[in-house]
Amino acid sequence: MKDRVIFHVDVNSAFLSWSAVHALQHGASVDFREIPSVVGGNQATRHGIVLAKSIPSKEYGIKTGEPIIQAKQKCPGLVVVPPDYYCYERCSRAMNEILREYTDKVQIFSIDESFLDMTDTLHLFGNDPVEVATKIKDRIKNELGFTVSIGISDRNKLLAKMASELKKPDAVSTIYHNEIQSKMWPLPIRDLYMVGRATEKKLISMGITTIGDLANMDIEFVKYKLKPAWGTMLWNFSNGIEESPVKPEGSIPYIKGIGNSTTIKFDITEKKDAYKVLLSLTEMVAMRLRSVKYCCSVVSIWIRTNELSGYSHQKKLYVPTDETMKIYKSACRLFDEAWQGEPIRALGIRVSDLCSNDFVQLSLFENYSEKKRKLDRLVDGLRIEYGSHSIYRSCFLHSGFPPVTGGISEENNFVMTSIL
DNA sequence: TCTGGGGTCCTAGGACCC
DNA sequence: TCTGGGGTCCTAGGACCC
Repeated sequence: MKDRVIFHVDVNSAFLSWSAVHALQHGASVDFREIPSVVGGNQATRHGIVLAKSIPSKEYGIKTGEPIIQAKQKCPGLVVVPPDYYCYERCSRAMNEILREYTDKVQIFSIDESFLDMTDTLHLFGNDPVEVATKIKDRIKNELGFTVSIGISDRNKLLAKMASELKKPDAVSTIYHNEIQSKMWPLPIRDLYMVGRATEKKLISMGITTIGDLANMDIEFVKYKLKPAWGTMLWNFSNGIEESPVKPEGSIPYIKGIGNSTTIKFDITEKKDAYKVLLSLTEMVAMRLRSVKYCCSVVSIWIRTNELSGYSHQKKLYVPTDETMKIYKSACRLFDEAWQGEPIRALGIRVSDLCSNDFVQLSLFENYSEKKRKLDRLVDGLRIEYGSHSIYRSCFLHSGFPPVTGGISEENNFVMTSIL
């Protein structure tokens, strides 16, 4: 197999580091990274979970994803910083600009992770991959103020990603193909990419506790136990086998679907309130859909009850659309069909089965479509220019609901896939 | 451990067609 | 007319990741 040079760059405690840097730049006297602190949502609006934590807060046993209240019980002096997604996007963009100076093959994998294919360009910056990665790491630290861990492999993205986990913060590690057995096999099975809680449980019941155990298992047995597709993938991963190329960002983002969801401040029991939240979410979803120049053919809604169980309902449209009101109407119908009447804690909308909006299929009875689409675009323009609250639908006035709802602002760079 | 938000992929069952 | 088989589409739900 031909040797390659793949880097995986991972920002250490990304949200927390970025918030800390931002605060320092604006005159803060403490560095959140050096005290027990977390980035977390607002408890009053029931968004209160830990999104990222500092290293000192780890010593209190605080975990990502746990409720803020619980974290405060573990550490009463805990500092809770609200998330600032605009700031995170700026930091992410700045980092990727630096990375692109080293190769044009940069794959933005998530807001805080990127892959670099350095195979053809490494020699321009040095001979030793570790030395070049160290330069990149130090440059990001000096110029942007936050630290990263870089993983290197001579084979593929999977090994580079596993390598970046080996040591942090502010570190460079390798897993070359001849280091798989010594560095990767002793790790607990849960550390393998794509092994979550459910799969871990299954594997342990099969007597597999380390990555090496899985690697040395009969693949047919693993396929039988975990289903063919999943079993093959994990067995390959445990043996360091993975072949996807580093995919640089094209002009049109590769997206399968777009969704937004929100936990509401109070439990919703009335349909008209649910409709308002659905409209507010649709505004965001449809705007994002138009911004990437797609139409959707499937609309789905998702309901989480106050008992925390969830269910979803979806339907294919006869004609693809990017119109806010069409998506909204469809979402309301789906809601009516699905809702069992329980108090609702959270609602979500998702559009999928995307196609280009280059030409819209004109359906016979819809003369006003073009007008409505122009109006949608006009509103998009105003919101991008003056903020999402600059233009309201009248039904939101004094309603207690925001006119637009959705987590991360602007178009984001989430491109998660199990095949890397 | 009682819970945010944004994604992707896979699978199974039912409907429907030939 | 009470019974085969295969293929595709649609939908719900599970599992996983950051």
